[in-house]
Amino acid sequence: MNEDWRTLTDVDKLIHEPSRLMILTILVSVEKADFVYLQRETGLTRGNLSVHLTKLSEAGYIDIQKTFNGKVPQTICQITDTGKQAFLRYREYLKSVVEKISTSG
Amino acid sequence: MNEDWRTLTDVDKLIHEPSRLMILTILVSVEKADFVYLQRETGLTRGNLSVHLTKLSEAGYIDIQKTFNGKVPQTICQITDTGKQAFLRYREYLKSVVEKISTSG
DNA sequence: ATAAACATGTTTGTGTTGTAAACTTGTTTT
DNA sequence: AAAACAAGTTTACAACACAAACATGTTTAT
Repeated sequence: MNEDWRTLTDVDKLIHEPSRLMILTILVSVEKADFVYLQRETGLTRGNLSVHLTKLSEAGYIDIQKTFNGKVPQTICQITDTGKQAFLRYREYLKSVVEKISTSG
Repeated sequence: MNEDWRTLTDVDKLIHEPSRLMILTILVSVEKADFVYLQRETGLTRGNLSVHLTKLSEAGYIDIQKTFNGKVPQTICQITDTGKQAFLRYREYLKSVVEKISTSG
C-alpha cells in the first residue's frame, strides 16, 4: 500500500525553505509586519531577509509596501490570498509526509 | 504566546531534500535495496540517484556495497544506525513543525 | 565476428539557491 | 563636520538539483 513515495517530491520548493516558512508562518498569524519586526522575530540577517521577502513577493505570496515612518524608511509585509493558500497547501503536504513516513522505522 | 519560529531552521538539510527523504524512507523500511530497485521506486534519473546516494553515503547515513550480480554490476544500499537516527530525528522535526504552524491560519 | 542495442552507474555542465559581506542612502548623535 | 547608527539592497560565492553526456561492460542481431 505504501508505494507512493514519489509524491514526496510534490512540494512547493519556495515554502520548503525553512527561513521562508518561518516568515510566512509569522505573516499568516499577524497579517502585517514590518522588516525590523520580521528580522527580530526570525533572527535572519537583513540581507537574507531582504532576499527571501523579494522572492516571496515575486511569487505573489506577499505584498510589500514601502513607506516612511516619520523619516525612517519602512517595509511593510502582508500575506496575500495566494500566499495563504500556498501556506495551507504546504501544511497539508507536511502532514501527509509525516503520515507517509510514520509507517516505517 | 510567541512561538519559537527560529527552531524551524534547525533542520537536517541533507534529509530535507525530498528526493533523499524518499530514498531514506525506502531504506528504513526494506533495510536493503539495490540501485535499480531504488531507481524504479523513486522515479529519479540514474544520474540524480547516483549523486544522492553518494551524498548520503558521505554523510554516513547509508552504506554502499558494490558487487556483481553474475556479470552485471550491482550497487547495494543499506541504511546505517546513524542514518536511521537521523531519519527518526527528522521525523520528529517534521511533526514539531506541523504542530508549530498549525496554530495559525 | 562485428555492429547495434542494452544495462548500470558516474561525471560533467548549467542554471538556481542560500548565505554573509559589502554597499547604499539617509538620519541621528557627538 | 565627523562618526555612528538605521534600514535595506546588491554582490560574491560555494553548494545544490537536475538532466545530458559519458564510461564500461554485456547481450542480441546480423
